[in-house]
Amino acid sequence: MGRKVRERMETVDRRIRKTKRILSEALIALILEKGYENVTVREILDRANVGRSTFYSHYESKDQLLLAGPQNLGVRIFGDADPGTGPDAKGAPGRGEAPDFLPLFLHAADNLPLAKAMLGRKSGDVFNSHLQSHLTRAIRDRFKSRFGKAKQDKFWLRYFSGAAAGLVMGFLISWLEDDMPIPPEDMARVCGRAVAGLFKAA
Amino acid sequence: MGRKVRERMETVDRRIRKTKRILSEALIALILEKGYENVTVREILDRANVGRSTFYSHYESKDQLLLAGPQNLGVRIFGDADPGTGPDAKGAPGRGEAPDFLPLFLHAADNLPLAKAMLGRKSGDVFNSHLQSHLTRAIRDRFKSRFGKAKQDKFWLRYFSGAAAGLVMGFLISWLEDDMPIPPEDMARVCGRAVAGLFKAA
DNA sequence: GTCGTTAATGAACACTGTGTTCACTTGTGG
DNA sequence: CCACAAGTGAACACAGTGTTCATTAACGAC
Repeated sequence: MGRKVRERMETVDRRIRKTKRILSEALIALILEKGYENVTVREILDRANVGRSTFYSHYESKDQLLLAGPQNLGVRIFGDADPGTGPDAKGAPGRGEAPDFLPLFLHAADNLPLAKAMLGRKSGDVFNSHLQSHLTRAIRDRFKSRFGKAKQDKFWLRYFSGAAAGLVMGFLISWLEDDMPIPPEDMARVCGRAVAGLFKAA
Repeated sequence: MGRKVRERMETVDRRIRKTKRILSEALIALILEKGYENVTVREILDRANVGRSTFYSHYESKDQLLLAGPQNLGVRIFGDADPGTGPDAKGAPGRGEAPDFLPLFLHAADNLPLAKAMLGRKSGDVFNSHLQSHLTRAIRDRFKSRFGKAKQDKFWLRYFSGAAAGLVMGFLISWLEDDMPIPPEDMARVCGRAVAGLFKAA
């Protein structure tokens, strides 16, 4: 039972890390060139100079490569840029207030090509829907204390959360597509105020 | 030049109308069953009992069938349910105000299965992006008189329009997915106020 | 450095879906 | 009634997917 668990959390074979990195880079580049839907596995392999069987030994599909990239893709935006995942527990900070969107916009700003590949007009809707439902959940948790328990209240809470998430996505995506001419701080502030205003009107 | 243009707007071969109608119905049913992305042309043909060559003599692809259905699909929501397509011309009614979203919600309510197939979680993003950019344009035209001509102003106008469109989509889709427990009139009113409030805070 | 292990290679394969063609049959409108 | 337009279904070429396997190369532990 006291067996060595091999603290190999970081000691992954160099070859694997290299392969995964190259595959991610190839995918990002190809998405920006021709749009996610039009990118084939074949093209990724050619661009990355990686064998077909190698690809399938690491990922099950194109979607997985996009979503499960070790640090390159989804994780960076989902990870610490996560706006208020915590539930609206009693006394939790920020309860009933809009989440802080600054980490999200900062992360996007730090990874423009990546962010555009995942969220922009050339991207597929794979990551889009992930982020959207993630935002919806986060926002709903923040504001649920403002709504009652009647059926109607539950509906409205859900609709306002969905609308707020769509609002944030709209801000984020159009800003990305313009290559971020406005500082992320301004975007986050405006975005937070807009969400707060939306719920105030509820 | 004064040639007869054959007022055959309605006199289309019965066979054609029947074929197109059956194909649309089959597609809608299949989308609701297994999601747009997972529906193949083959399945549509089997369900509709239509020959492969017949399909391709009418449509170029699955997407076209979804978007260009004569009256069955896109047109119904894009047509008269169109919220304020008109530009924000001087003196035009509704200038600087939020569009009236009632027709949109009413149309959706009148065609729940269709609307869910085109916009719901099972739908692809084909029609979604169409509607989103359509809404963005319509809203931008309504509010552009409130913004100045500096570069910054143009950016903000675009971002707020994108955010407002996302907001409307969020309301609409979550309401659709709940099978519309709230009357469309209420949704439209709340939606309009939310958009107006968003731009007021700008 | 040696050596057992692990990853990468690339070609072959079966499979599914797409879009086209064509000779043929059936339904329609005039 | 009949000329013509529409539908049929099978065959085809093609492109993409995901798997398998024998072979080669790189790794890292000692």
